[in-house]
Amino acid sequence: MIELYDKDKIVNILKGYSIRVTPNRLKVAEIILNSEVHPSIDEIHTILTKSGKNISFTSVYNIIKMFQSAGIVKEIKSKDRSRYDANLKPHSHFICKNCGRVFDVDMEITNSNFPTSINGMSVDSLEVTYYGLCSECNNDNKDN
Amino acid sequence: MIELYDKDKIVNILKGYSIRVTPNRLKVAEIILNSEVHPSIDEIHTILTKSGKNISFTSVYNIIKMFQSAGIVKEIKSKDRSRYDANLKPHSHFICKNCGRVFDVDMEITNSNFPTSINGMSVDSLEVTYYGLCSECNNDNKDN
DNA sequence: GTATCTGCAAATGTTTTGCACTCCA
DNA sequence: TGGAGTGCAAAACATTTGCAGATAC
Repeated sequence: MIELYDKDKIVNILKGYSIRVTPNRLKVAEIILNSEVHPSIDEIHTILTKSGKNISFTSVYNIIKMFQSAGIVKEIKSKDRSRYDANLKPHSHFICKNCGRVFDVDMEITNSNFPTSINGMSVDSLEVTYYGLCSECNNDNKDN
Repeated sequence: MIELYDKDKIVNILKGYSIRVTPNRLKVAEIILNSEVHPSIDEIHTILTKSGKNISFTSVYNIIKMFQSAGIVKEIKSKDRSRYDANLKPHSHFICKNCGRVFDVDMEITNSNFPTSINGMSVDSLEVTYYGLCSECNNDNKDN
């Protein structure tokens, strides 16, 4: 994992969203901002717990939902559970049908010129999602 | 609701997928094939129950999952639950952030020229989803 | 001190499974 | 009579909430 955001940057990001900085929020922000495979709430909790950082599932939940409201992260509905994506530059997603992990894909369809209204429905965002097997699950398949 | 598929057509569709025709399967297929707002399993069950057609939730579940395996319907992960779309011509979806209902949108991005491989991941489908408020929820908002 | 933050434990709601019963070839 | 179809009741999960105690400003 490439550490794109260090503690100082994360503190500034949270402050930029008027979110008070707490140790728990830093922990969660660090994971979500630096993760390539957008983790679920459960996975964030597991990652932190395994690395000795104590936090409850509920707190991860509260923090992620707060980040979501603030606009720091976006919810991605994957195979079985929601995953969360730090929402910085426009991009698409690849969802693995087997493991459910979500990978970023460079945006190929411009996000700027989608219709703002379709049949009386007001459109505020557009998502492009690719589905298939990730490289890891592809290899697992070959082994069988 | 425009009745696009009558019983005979549905029987043929099921047979085309080598699915044995039973009264329950006909009921579910009729709903899912002729629905504009792609219903959830629960909604299909409710629609049938309210119209006096007896079927259990489990059977709707079994049938939808069988249709999904066969390729008749596709799962759409909406707001809180999965919805199911009879998968006939390529199109996009509009998901209402408020009520979670899913509406069809004429495909604007061609489904044919997406990459078959991205960074070792094999791509087999592409979905374009618009998010916003449907016309009904738009109106509800105005009333407040 | 008081509002915020945290987290246990329980509730909720959807999805899934186990198993027994029914039905028809 | 046996395999497929059905459905009740319960399990399995992810998600969400209530509430009480801890923390920080």
